[in-house]
Amino acid sequence: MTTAAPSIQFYNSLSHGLEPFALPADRPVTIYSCGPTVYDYAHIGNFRSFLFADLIRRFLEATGAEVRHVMNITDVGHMTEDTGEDKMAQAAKKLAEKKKADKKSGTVEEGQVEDPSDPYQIARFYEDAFLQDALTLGMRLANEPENIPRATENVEGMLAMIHELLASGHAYKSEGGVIYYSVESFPEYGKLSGNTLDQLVAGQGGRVSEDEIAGKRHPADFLLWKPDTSHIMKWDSDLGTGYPGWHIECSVMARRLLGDTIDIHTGGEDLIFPHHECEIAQTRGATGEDRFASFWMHARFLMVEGAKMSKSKGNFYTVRDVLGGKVTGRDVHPGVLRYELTKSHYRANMNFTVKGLQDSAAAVRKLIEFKARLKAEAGDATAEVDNSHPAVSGFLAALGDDLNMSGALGVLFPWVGGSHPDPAESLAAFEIIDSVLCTDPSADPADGESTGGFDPTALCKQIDEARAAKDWPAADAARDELKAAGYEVRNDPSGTVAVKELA
RNA sequence: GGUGGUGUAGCCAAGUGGUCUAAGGCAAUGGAUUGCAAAUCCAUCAUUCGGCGGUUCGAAUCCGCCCACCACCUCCA
Repeated sequence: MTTAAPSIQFYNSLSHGLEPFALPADRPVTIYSCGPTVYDYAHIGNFRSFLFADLIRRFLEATGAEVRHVMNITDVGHMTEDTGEDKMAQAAKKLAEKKKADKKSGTVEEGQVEDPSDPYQIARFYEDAFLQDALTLGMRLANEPENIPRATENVEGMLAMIHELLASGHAYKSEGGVIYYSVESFPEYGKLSGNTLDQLVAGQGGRVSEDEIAGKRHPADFLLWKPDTSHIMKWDSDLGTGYPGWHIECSVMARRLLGDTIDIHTGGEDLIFPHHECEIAQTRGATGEDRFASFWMHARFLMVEGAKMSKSKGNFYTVRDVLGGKVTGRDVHPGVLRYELTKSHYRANMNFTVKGLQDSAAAVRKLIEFKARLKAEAGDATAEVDNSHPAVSGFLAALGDDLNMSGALGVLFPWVGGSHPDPAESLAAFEIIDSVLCTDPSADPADGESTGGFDPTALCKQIDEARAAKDWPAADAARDELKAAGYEVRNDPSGTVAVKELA
């Protein structure tokens, strides 16, 4: 399938440098991505990180590799800091209030939670919402439920691993039966984050309470199991009825579905410490292997209009917000949001702006129309193209250099703008490139956009008639109406055509 | 205080010792086209790479210092 696999190198957070990535010869590439917590809708920052993982996968698949990609759903509610209230419990309260309000106004939403006091229903509600968003934005994983494990369905496995860690001396039982991982039992603790144990002195960040370190042998020791019957989600076990620590789920699910060692582990930069540091300690403590993931890859955070995204600043956007026009004032094509979130380098902070979104819309439209044009010109002709095609090999070679998307787009656009004497061949080449970019994730040949009673073709006809009669004011009025509704008005040789703006 | 990362035109950004008086995209400007626009096509658009020193025949690229921004050290993609 591939004749010219590009050489690949990725930045490895573990070694703090670029390293060559070799495709395994006789098995799929294994990727584990830390997935969403499901007590709220996922926001665009979450999706920058998830789409970054999807990009790695699509790129590797374009080079001919087979990929097994797993992403967990964290449906266990963890404690919030101040109130000690569980996040799932908070979500329950919120949904209950919303339900009450909706009932009052009679606007009961579809797919709503029947019993907001049931944490499992809440988790499933937001999980479904997440998967819908993931599907809309073209995440390949979204179609593979077998690769999307839930934490709550893996508690048995967590208990099993905790027992392994207790047996091997990496874990110990403290006051009240609380099980901690002993970081001092794992000499390489701190290698990923650069935080060595003596630097992690208690309270260095001023944010760890005295209570929290009581009962620990070392302040950096972390929770594996807590017997606690007051928690909203709890499980019976020989370690006492309670709940697991939040790091253990990923160690267990990655091992169960991908094996003792994996090729790539991804997540947001905030997960480097402590989450991934702890995952390494747990997994290696249990497996005895010399590594957990060969490559650790982390996406930098997204900013919105130059500021950290936060609800209080009013610049906090979910995927639904953006696609529904909360940012731009009109519907945004999913390919545009995907492009915007993946066009800049994953290892640099990206600044999400209205202007950036509009730029992306122009770029995406250019690519979608390019494809449509080639399709029309090629007609029934088809061509076989492999990765040695100059545009494809240039594009993939750039991505092979630590996912250099800007470099890849720097290859793509001049080629798109050039001449295409063999449209069938160019189309085949573009389809390979677009299998990575995914400019039209929800490509629907039916093109069934709802126009909400608005009829663009009728207005186009009006324009044509007015122009034929040289009634310029009437033509301009119809054109203005189309533009106000979010359409771009073009003069095609065959007549006036209205094209919906993508953002 | 500790740790990790980033700083190139109006915006997004490639480039890690000479081919860089620095790719590509968007925006902008001029022209062709148009009833006027839009779309399209052509052209223009950083002697300069956060600042200051240093190494070198030669630096955006290497070294030192400084400045700014982001993240983590609590849950967070």
